[in-house]
Amino acid sequence: MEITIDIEDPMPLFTQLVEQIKSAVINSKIKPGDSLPSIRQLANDLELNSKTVAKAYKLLERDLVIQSKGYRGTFVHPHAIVNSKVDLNAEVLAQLNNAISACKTAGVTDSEIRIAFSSAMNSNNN
Amino acid sequence: MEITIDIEDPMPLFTQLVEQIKSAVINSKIKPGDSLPSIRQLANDLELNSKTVAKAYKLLERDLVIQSKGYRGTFVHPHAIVNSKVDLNAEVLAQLNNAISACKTAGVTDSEIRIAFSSAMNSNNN
DNA sequence: AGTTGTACCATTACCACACACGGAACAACT
DNA sequence: AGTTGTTCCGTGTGTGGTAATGGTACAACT
Repeated sequence: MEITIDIEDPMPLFTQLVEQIKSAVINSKIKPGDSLPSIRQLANDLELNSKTVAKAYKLLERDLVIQSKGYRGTFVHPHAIVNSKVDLNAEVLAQLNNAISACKTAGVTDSEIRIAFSSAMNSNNN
Repeated sequence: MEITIDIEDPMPLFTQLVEQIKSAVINSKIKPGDSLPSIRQLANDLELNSKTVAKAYKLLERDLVIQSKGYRGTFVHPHAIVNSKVDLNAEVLAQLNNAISACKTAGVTDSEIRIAFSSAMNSNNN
């Protein structure tokens, strides 16, 4: 599994990591059950901060692409291949678009939408 | 119609203006059909920039609280009393809340929601 | 001539956030 | 002892938005 991080790339480092691991799964360069390098190791190899790698791993685990088994290391999720193609956000975030469009056509100012958005984000703290 | 602007108040100046004019309408201190001071005049009286007052007037006109008749001045809207109590945003912005809640319960990160939101705002330029 | 609302150009300060980095600690495994 | 993923503290930089300021100009009214 060759991973290349381009610091010049405007895409955030952790995003590059996520995308490359997903495509590695799709291209069968890593298969379900395979073990992944540890956070600290991968951070060392790529000359990244361990926090950056940890963030990528955390997102990948949420998307059920990888599976961290605590002290036993991290592994490729059984359904990783399917989940790597799914875009969790796509469907749900479409609703955001609808809501925004509705606001705009109703005459609500962009600023007002932004203000309402941030207050909604704060009040929605579960 | 006494209007007081508090520079120390964290509330934006134009918002203070909007709120005070709305409450003046509700309290019948100004009635539908009454003429309002011109943007430049009010800006002078309150020692504000005319742009700030213009912004407040624009918002009040959108909410149908006042009515600018071009060169003939600005007047209190016929249905101002009702419209001063209505919150244009309330209903529409509820959708925003729903969309955000949906995202959060789906496991989408706050940052991801914010990013998707801003990109949605930019792409929705009509 | 003077005023009306409106539109365009611009700058300044402030604040919230994303991103990346660093150090340290934890319990539970090998 | 060493490593695992995780979580907490914090720092710095860059971006982008809001709010407010200023100047100038316009057409159409009184």
